[in-house]
Amino acid sequence: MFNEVKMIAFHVINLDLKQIFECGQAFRWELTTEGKWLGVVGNRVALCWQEEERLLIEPLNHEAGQRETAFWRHYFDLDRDYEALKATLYERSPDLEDALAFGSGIRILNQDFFEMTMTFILSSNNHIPRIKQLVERLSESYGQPIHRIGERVFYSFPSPEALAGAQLEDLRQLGLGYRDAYVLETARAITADAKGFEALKKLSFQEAKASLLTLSGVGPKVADCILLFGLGRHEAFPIDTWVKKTLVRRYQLEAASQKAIEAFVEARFGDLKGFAQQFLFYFERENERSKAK
DNA sequence: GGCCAGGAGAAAA
DNA sequence: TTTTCTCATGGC
Repeated sequence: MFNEVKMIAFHVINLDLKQIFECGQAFRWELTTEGKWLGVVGNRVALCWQEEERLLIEPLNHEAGQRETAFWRHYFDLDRDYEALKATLYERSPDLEDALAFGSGIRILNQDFFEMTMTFILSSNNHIPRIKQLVERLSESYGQPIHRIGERVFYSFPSPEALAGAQLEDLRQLGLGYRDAYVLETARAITADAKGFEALKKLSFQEAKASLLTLSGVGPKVADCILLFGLGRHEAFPIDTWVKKTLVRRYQLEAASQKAIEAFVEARFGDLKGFAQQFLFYFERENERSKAK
């Protein structure tokens, strides 16, 4: 009898796993030697890859079924029409043509609020490869073992309670730098007001952002990342060094204040500015990297 | 070895 | 209210 491997398959266009996982929104996916992506999402471990216009997902520690299908459909944002979205962005800002073409398979994943909060606290003043490293260390130390391949054990991202119960001196051993205190304080704040943060999704954008800004280690940029990647708020526009660079170059905003830049972005991209930001970030960073080589 | 990173917080202006 | 300084760590 065949060893039956159950997989989940979607027909997709406007989706490129490499772009999705390398555009700075997800930190727990890696490319295997077989050209498939292996990653941890919540308490799931899965392999995924593309064959022509099909997205294939092989859950490694869950049964493939309706529930799994629904989960991954939501995770990859498959119900959104990215063709129309890109067309609208192009109408609003034709200069985006290069970035839209370069990152044509980008999608904004629907990820976990707490994981995004912690991950982007760690992201501040750090390189992406190092952020990945720190997320793995946090998971190995405070997450749950959820799967094993040979000698390798996969860990879920820590729960708020698990991190809130950590000791600062133990956390410090992980080499998070000065952000370790932010991680601990914020994990404790979220644990202490779990219902309040659960209700964040129901607040207006500005109210939710204001609430996030009360957290230790969360400033305007990190708050926008949490809103965009962890709360599905696509009107968020995180401005980091790369995005700032490309905005200045494209729109001659050298002398513009932060407020003026925000107003410009709002007027130009409107409710789709979160997506615009992601295309811009990926384009700018990848092209700078290729120049450096 | 200096520079920089998906910046934030605190002090200073 | 807006600018400047400092912060821990490691890849390049």
